[in-house]
Amino acid sequence: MGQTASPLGTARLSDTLAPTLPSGKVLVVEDDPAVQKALRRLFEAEGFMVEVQANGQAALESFRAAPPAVVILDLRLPKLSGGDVCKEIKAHSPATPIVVLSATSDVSDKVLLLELGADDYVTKPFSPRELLARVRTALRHASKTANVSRLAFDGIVVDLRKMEVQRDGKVVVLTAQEFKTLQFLVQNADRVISRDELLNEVWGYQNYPSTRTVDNHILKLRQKLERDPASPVHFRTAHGMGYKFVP
Amino acid sequence: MGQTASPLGTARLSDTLAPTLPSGKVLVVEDDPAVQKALRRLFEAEGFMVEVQANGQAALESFRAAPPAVVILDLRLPKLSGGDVCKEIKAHSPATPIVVLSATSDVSDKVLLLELGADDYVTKPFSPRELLARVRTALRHASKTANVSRLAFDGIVVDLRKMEVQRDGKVVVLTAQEFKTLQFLVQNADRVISRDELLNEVWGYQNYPSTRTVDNHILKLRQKLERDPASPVHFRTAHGMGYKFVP
DNA sequence: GGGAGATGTAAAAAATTTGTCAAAGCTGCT
DNA sequence: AGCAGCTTTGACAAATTTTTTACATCTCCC
Repeated sequence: MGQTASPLGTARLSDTLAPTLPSGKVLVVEDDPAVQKALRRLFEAEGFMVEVQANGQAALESFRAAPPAVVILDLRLPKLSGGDVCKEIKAHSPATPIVVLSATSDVSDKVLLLELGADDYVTKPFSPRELLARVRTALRHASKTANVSRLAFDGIVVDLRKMEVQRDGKVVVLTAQEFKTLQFLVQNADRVISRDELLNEVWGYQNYPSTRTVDNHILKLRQKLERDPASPVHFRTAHGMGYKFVP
Repeated sequence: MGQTASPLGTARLSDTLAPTLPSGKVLVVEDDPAVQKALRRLFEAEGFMVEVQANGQAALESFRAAPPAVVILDLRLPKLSGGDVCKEIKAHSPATPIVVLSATSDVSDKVLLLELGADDYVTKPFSPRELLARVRTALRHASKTANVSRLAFDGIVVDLRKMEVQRDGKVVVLTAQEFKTLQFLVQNADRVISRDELLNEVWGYQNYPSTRTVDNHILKLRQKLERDPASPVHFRTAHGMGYKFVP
């Protein structure tokens, strides 16, 4: 195919997305009934359990009674502002991810939110899929920090926190894109991943390259990490399907 | 070869299987002839079958007559608004992904898209590559929902996630097409499946080979998976009708 | 049992997919 | 502006798969 009109707007570095995650309960804090309904449908269709609260106070009570896996929080709330709810939840349970729905894309707003402890935010016109993606990312991130941030196989150690890779005790320098690719592959070990999926999850919509880009990154990973790059053991190609990482 | 040029009436959802998409039909609902043409070219170049409708009413009729794998929907439409079309389709067939095309002003309200039930949206002007990416993601997602990822029978294990097959604990290497064929057969166990149906479901609309192609793939499956390929137990021939997989 | 049509089979041919490299494009920095 | 490192592209060869072809066999039915 041909022309690549350059994506519009400023690209946002969307992090890698989750594979299939165990879906838990989602607490939606939102006062507009229409949005309530829509969000409920959206998340229920994804297999989440959904609880909706219309104001900050009720949200906090619900949170204490039955802590959810993730919170979707509208900022404009009656009774108790979204910011206060956010702070309160983070004070009690810093590990629970919170994704904020905000009305404006104001930068100072963003800073404020992150100060409040929100993990991510989605601004006004957002696609349902984008919200889902962020929730999944938040969940994955939460479970990751709770679990292993360090993976080892063969003679290779991948430290997700330090973003560092070692082979046989020696540090291997990976570029940003290489590391992201590696991370996604490692986190989806044993599963065949198509180029499209890699492009979506690692590169994201904003920059969606084509042709041999993925292959080239696999090539680099092989050269840097395989003992014999010519006959890769870990970064396997599934001809006609994609690639598969096997530890 | 009865060349049933794949009548569009196949409402089946099951043709979405692999991580790579064997294509399907795209319904484009768009009134601007220039955009129509561009979209048609874009998707056809990617191997999709494209149907274009210029207004909401025609779109709905077309949808009922021959449900597509995915809908690309402009919000501004004559006769019936894009929003109504979206709602109607989602009410009728919630599993079909819908990607909305809109001017930014149309989606200024975050409620709108959620309420409509659209899966994703792209604002005009958009990059062809981005639209494709979103459509692909939507399709992949639609196919992934509610799917058993592991099937077993006799001494054979089919792992859809790993895209790997084992017989008696030993990994059997299948090619992409072989795997897709196997998957379809296994998922329709005990039913006689005609060559035409296999061609439609496994090979897809676009590439429609002929003659002995299906037979050859069955042959390969027998050789790789049957204990005695000469007298197949699982991949049975239904003379004059097609094949049948028996667990 | 004989024959027409359908299926089994293997090897050749065609098509597609992937590996790899080098050059072009970008980005951030001094 | 110029530089250095990373990323993306495009070209081409190599690897692999898919389709076709050509016959051998088999089935069903008279």
